[in-house]
Amino acid sequence: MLDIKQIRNQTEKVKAALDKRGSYDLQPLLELDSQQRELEQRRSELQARSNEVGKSVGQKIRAGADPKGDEVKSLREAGNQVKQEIGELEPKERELKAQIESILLTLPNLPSDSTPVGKSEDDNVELRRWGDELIPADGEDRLPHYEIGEKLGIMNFERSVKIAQSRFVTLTGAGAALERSLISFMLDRHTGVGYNEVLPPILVNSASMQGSGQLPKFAEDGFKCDRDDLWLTPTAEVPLTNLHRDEVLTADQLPIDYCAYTPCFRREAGSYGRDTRGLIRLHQFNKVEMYKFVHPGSSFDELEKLTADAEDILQQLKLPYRVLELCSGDLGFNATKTYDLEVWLPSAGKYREISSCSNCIDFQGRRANIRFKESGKKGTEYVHTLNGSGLAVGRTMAAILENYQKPDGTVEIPEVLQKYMGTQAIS
RNA sequence: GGAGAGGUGGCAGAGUGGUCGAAUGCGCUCGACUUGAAAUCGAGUGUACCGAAAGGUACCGUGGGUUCGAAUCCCACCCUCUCCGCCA
Repeated sequence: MLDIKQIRNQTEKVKAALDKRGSYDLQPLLELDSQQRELEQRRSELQARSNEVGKSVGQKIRAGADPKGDEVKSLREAGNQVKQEIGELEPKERELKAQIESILLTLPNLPSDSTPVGKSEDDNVELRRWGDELIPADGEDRLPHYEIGEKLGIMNFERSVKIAQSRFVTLTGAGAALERSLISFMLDRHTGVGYNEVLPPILVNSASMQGSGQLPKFAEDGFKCDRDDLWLTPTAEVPLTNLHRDEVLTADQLPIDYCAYTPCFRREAGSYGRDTRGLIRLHQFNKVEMYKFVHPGSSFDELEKLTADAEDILQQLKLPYRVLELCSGDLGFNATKTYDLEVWLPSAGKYREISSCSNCIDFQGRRANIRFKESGKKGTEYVHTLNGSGLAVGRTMAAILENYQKPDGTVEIPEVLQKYMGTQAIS
């Protein structure tokens, strides 16, 4: 959520930043805001008067006045009149506040100053590449991951349709073991450098979904449990953000680094024809997420560290990848600055997103009301939050199956995973 | 699912209609004492909004209601705990 005060006081700046993403008209919001403040002023003056009256009734009675006498009676009437006026203003003010809130909840974060300006993913900026892209020699048979996976008998899509729907997968044998190995490897790596491992609820309530930015705008993309106010988490970012919702942390607690493995559930509304085969786009997938609550002064440095932590997984797995900085038009709703990591998929001959690392600055902190207090300083400040996949597990498996595929149809296990798997290859 | 108890400040906990934003204790901050520390003593210590400021308003789980006045009374909801049932 953006800061209404900032919108009020630096309207042009905010508008210019928002326009890098799309087109936004802030005038209606500002209009509501000034009406609301005017009403608030009048209402609080009336309330002050009402408190006055209430107090003096008490004083009179204690001083011996007749509670049923004229003096008290006229005060009561005065009190009633003020109360009636307040009663007229209150609903209006509440309505205005609700309108302001609902507009604020749909405004995306402002792109950072350093974010490249652009309209779509075509305008994202490639920053660096790591590793050698594997390009199959002529006549060499390189299968896409879903074909090699089915051939090896470790992954089944047809039967998953029977169990659930399309866009689900069932892993068996070495496939299941590889998924589990990847999760353990990633968690071990991150906890090894100080991330605190979390295994959160994966059903989350609406307040949590709003706190981390999924609601109200992206309700269609979530799976909802109809009889309860609970949603299946689309990402561990939701429970992790809300771990500290409505809390005031102390400055010396920061930074707080968490990592979490969770399944993630997404309807993928609006991407019906895309990536219909394989592990790339499923309704349910596994992800290891990294999440940081940090001091505002260090959040951009922390983003670099977070991205490096995600890259390290790819490097240890020896998977070629590239790093993109998202342009303003492709930035996610919560983010002010985002690096995407894309892994090389030989079957497609291109890079596919495997991690997204974002600095959300105070956007989620304000939404979820997560603040910190600096000792000795008055008041509180919103924390800055960052999140990054480290990594999307299914896509990592896809990349391994394709990049580690041998001409004879077997798949080698990356060295760092061998101790987790207990084998050197899947055949 | 059934029965009961309860939700108050960073924490513990008092407060059943009127100077209660809220006693007290712990914690925390500053100071005194001390070679230093502990202990002790003294002072201070919620958040948000409006306002240039003075100041004002709101907040005792949430939302309504009664009243001149509500942490306190009434209603609804949410949550937590205990016991019983069921269960990995």
